[in-house]
Amino acid sequence: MPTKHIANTILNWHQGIERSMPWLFTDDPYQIWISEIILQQTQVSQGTAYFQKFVSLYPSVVDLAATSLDNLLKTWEGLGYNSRARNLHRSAKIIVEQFDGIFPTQFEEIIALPGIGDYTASAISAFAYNQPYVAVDTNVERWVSRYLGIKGYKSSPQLRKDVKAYLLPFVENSMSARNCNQAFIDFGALICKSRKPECTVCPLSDSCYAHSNNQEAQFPQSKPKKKRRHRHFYHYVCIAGDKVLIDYREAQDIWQGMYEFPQIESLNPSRADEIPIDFSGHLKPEGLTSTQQFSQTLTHQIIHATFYTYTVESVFESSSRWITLEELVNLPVSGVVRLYLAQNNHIFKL
DNA sequence: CATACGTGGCG
DNA sequence: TCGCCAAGTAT
Repeated sequence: MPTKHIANTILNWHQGIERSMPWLFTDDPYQIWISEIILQQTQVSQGTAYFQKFVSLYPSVVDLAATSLDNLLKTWEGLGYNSRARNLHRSAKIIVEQFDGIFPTQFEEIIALPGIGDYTASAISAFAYNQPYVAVDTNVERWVSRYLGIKGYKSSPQLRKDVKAYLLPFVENSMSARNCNQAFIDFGALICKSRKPECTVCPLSDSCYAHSNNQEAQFPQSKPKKKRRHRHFYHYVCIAGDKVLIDYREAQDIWQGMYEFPQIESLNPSRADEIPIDFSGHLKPEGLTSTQQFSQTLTHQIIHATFYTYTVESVFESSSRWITLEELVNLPVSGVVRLYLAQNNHIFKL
């Protein structure tokens, strides 16, 4: 079946669809941008509240550029992949400095911004400016690969390229690139779903390769899975009155830009009765008030975090920083640290 | 091109 | 429970 007919069938189906996500009701490239970054590898149900919070706290790119990275990451906290937030901040500053605070309108300028790749640049170009680009996300990739039976690994550059090439002529000749792209994405999200595709109500099922061969689950191909590695973090929570010792994560590693209690990492679980770091004798066994463990499974690793909570007489000299408990509550922290804080809210009074 | 990067939800 | 998945990008 020609692409034109397939696309028209989807557009026709889309006319009877109602969606209420807040970013669908704006042409503001800034808001479109924020929504697309938030939605990268993130479900609509998880990202919506963050979008509301972002446009409320930072109504314009100028506001975003003016806030501190700490504040931005705190707003981002709980979403994950926070290089997205760091790149959002970098891009906002670039737009203010190089584009006079006006969001760029050309695809080449947009994709040059940090954190924006082919999908996001295409989405902004189509949704905000109605320019003829195809935004191939996981939804679009899925239904096209199933319909045509295209081989290729999920999310691979090659498959995304093939899907884009297939749909581009139609978008270029269509009345509304904006509407086309929204229909293509919604079709994948609502009909050609990942787990339980709605083939019984799909207007294209008769000519779908995957459905005809009962191979809906085979497209797109998934890569062989790798094992997650285990990491053991031992945190030392040193509390002196209303002060606590804190470190900043700046290494090229997980949770870059977030704060944590001083820690050492071990490849293997170590014993809880040791004090591997004692801050030159300032930590004494009798000062240990609790030992708690939390785990968090990430995409490529499993974090086992142990927290030793110590009470000390007074602050001491350290390469780490003493801050008040109130200040701590305003700093971005990882999921495991957030678990620890929530579990000890009698101390940290969140 | 393969791999790393968070978190929450579903089956 | 646990693996897979979610409006991807940088390296």
